[in-house]
Amino acid sequence: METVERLIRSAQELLWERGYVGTSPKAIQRAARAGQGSMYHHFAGKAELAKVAIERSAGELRAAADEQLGGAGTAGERINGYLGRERAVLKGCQVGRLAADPEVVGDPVLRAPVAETFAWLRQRLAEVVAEGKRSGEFPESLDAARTAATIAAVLQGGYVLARAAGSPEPFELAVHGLTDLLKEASK
Amino acid sequence: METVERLIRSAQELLWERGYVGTSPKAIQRAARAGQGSMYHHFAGKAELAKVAIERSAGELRAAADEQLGGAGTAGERINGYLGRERAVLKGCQVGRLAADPEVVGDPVLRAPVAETFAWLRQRLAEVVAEGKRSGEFPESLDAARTAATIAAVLQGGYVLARAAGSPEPFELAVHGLTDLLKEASK
DNA sequence: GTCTATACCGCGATAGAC
DNA sequence: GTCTATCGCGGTATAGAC
Repeated sequence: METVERLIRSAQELLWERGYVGTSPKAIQRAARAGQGSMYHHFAGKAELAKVAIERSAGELRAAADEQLGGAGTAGERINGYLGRERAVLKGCQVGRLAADPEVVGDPVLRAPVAETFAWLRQRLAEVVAEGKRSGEFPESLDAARTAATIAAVLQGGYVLARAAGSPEPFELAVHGLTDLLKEASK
Repeated sequence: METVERLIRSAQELLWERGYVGTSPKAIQRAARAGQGSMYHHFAGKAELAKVAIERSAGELRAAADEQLGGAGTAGERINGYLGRERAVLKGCQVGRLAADPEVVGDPVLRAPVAETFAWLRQRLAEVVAEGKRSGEFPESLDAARTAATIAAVLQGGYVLARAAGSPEPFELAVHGLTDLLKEASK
């Protein structure tokens, strides 16, 4: 793999684990087995490399979500498939994690891909919920935008609870609690 | 206010904003208007001060939650009261934020108060849900532990979505989506 | 209790050789 | 493209005076 690629992937990994404030250029270089000069040749600095890495992670999240949400099955099945798909729960969400970082949230350039990712995800989920309403799976009384936000929040909050507990259990509980509620509301 | 107290409160504030990896002893001292030697006289180091500050924040979260959850009203009213109470949404949760920090999650001493806080909160919420089941407000089919985890996750995830968006809106949507689902499930 | 001095290391970047 | 040298600053303490 080329140096640039190794730098981006190492940055993604470190941003995921430690966030922007917790990740130093030196640590990225070490992980990528690249020298100081090499990194600064390809990128203007920490912020630019981080921007590219965040955009890459954002793209991965979208692709993964689309795989479940755009697949086959009824609206309910696709949402449950998305909720239930295999996840590295204790690592958390590689994009959501960045929302905790003051220097990401405080910098329009770094925050943009994070904001767009979740705006897209909520919109995508809302479409599926709306579809479920049209098909009669979900009751008319459910608001698509609200329900979509709730689904996204349960996942992001599930990660938080799991990392706090040091166990995936609260994540699983939260997701099952949501699927139960969706099922109950559809009766 | 005494120096020790100023140090603890400044540490709480900085941990909330920037997390453990993003907070330096020097920054705490500056915020507390305390000298270097003063801080190290009262605390063994950054980790010990952080521990005290985290425990303080954990206590505040519990007290605030108990105010709503232990108040008057039916189970549903108390849960809605807890969900709807005024929050500094864009600041996020002062305890949940720490679950993103690798050095908090990786250190048993620092993680303990975070883990205990959410274990307590989920338990407390589960009690209220169970009460609602007994009173007939909630259907027997709702699992108390799952529903409690879902409620806690919606709040924590709502903060994540709001900070990502730079707006409290997704938080409000997620919370309303949850109250809608709870209402729908109770029909 | 609080202050200043000192230490050593890593951060984030630039410069220039190869 | 990659390397090494260098820079100024801040992180996280410790030591000892007051």
